[in-house]
Order: sequence, then structure tokens, then C-alpha cells
Amino acid sequence: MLPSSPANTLVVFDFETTGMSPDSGDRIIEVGAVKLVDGVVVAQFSQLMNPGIGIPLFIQNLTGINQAMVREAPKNQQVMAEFFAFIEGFNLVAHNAAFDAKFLHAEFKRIKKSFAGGIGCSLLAARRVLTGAPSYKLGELIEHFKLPRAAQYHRALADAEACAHVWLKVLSSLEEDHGVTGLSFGHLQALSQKPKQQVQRLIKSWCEA
DNA sequence: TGCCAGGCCCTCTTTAGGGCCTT
Repeated sequence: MLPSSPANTLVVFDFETTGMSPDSGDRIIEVGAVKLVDGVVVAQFSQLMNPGIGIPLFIQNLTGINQAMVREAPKNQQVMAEFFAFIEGFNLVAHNAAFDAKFLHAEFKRIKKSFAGGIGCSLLAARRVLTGAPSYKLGELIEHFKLPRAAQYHRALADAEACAHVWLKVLSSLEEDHGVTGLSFGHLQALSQKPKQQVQRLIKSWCEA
């Protein structure tokens, strides 16, 4: 992890996959990511990939990604090697990051790569900071907080962009509601891992530091 | 044949159960 890196300088990413678990043989079929520097998008990465296995009908209906679309796409090994180069030197953020991290590590293991940066979770951070939301689903956070709406949910780049908006909303809420500025990625990681009842005390300690 | 993810979080809890969230 790069704990001292600013909390608004990182890569926000999302995967579309064939299912819920790489341990059950599921693979990534699309990656989307935006690179933020000082909260501004400076680069993006979007690529379908050919996993070499069938895409369940449920996933085709959910994402709009079908067999024909990935048939002509480069294989996972190639795309993930390119994605590794894209994220190198940056921390990552995803919505419900435990899910995407499982696939990230499984695909990198196949190409003998190891990601050493930190992976933050916008879901955990939002639950602690954006209190009062009726739901913490990505799309519903976007709607509830009137953030820029994705053109098409359940496509990787659009969801990564939406996740970036949620992450920046967490940071702006900490700044505007609590007066905390200059947060590092490590601060947000610490906050996300604290029990909810200890979050206010942690934020207060930052203000007093 | 039967099973089929896993971690977080809340509560009518903690020797547990079930909903949320990701595809």
C-alpha cells in the first residue's frame, strides 16, 4: 500500500465477470478504470477481454456483454498485463472492493504479477461517512446524492466513473461536514476498517491533530 | 446427488442468523 498517497490520487476500477467467484472458475470479461490525480480524471482504461469460457445468460442480460463481443477481444492475459501497467504505482478503489480484489489477484496470479498497492472500498467508506443513505448500492448512492449519473450501469468504465464520484463525495463530505482536509489514502483505509461507532472519534482526532 | 462466494454489519447477538453488496 502507498498509505501516504493523497486520498484523491488513485485508480478507481471495476470488473464485469462471468460470476461471483474466481475460486469457482469465474473470469473477468471487462475492466474499466479511471486514474485520478488531485481528484481529476487524467486517464482512463476500458477493455473487453476474452475469458475463454462461456458467459452465463444472467450475466449477458445484466451487463449487455455477450459471447460475440468478447470473441474478438484480446485474451485476459494480455489485457490484465496492460491493466497492471496502468495501475502500477497507484492505490486502487472499487465499490465492494473485496469482490473485485479477489478477481484482480486471481487474474494477476495467472500472469505471475503481484499488485503491492492498497485497495480501498467506496462501499465501506460511504457506509461510515455518507450516513443516512437508504441503500449503499452504487447506482442508488449516485441517485440519492445526485451525483453525475452513469450512462449505463453494469458496464465497467461507467461503474468505475460512478465509483469515483462516490469516493470523491466521501472526501468532500469529510471536508465540508467535518472540516478535515489533506487526507491520505491511509486515512480512508483506517476509517473504512473502524467499527462504525468509532468513526466519529477517529474523525475528531484528525481535526485535533 | 447435492452443492454452488464471502466479508461486512446489524440485532430480537456474542455458543447466531440473516440482509447487504459485488457479478
